Amino acid sequence: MVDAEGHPSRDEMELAAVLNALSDPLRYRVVQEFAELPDGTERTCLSFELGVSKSTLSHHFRILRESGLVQQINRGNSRKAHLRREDLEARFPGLLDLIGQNPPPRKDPADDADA
Amino acid sequence: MVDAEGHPSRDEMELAAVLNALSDPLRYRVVQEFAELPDGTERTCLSFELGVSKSTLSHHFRILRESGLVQQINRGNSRKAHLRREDLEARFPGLLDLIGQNPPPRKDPADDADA
DNA sequence: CCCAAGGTTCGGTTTTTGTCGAACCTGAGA
DNA sequence: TCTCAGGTTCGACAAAAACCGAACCTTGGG
Repeated sequence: MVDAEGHPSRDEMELAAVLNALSDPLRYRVVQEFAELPDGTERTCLSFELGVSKSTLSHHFRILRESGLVQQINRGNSRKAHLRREDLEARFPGLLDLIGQNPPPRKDPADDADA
Repeated sequence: MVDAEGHPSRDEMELAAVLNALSDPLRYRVVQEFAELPDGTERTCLSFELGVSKSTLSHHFRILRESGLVQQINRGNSRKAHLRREDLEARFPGLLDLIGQNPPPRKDPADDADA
């Protein structure tokens, strides 16, 4: 089963849950940013400049965590998240490459131009 | 650009849009079923037994269409949909394999058992 | 010519999901 | 010990998405 913090084991990961997690633009950005960073990189939730409140951030990281995309580890004072690269690659081969190679589409500049 | 029916060209496909399309259980089922069928298989929307009304079905197929996952072709009386395998494989290599190999998680029987 | 089948569009309702602020917990460090 | 930074939880609210029925369009076939 999942551990106390709600992390699924590798075998329990569901593609549907992962895709659902990735369907939110903010969460996609987090995973995409992670995918471009060196393996094992740890970051705090706050280090992502997502422009939402702490509680919302916590909510999004819960979904990332429970889908299996990231793991969060208590480091005493803080809490560090990292991409579960090895598990994801084993369970859903190729998925992370896809995400790493597809940065989120940013707002079309034309939207500002003639809005 | 997209053609009159709203199909993006291969280059215009956005992974974010595709993942978003796949994040709905019904739409996931459609794509997953297609993925298991022989290449080029054509089906009508209605042929998927999704248990929703026609208008809802139309809504879901629009999202599948506009994300680039399926193409719908007018066949006079009817309208046939098929998976855009070649385009998807070129644009997002490995994605269809992932879906084909991960059937949707069905309702946990325990839900009915002690509900 | 009319009908039926397959789809779409258009409101409007319901459900889900993202969002916030406030209160709270934890541990590092002054 | 007090404080503060990082996170979580809770309840409420707002935005988005799913869903439906009804009216409508198109075309093949009787």
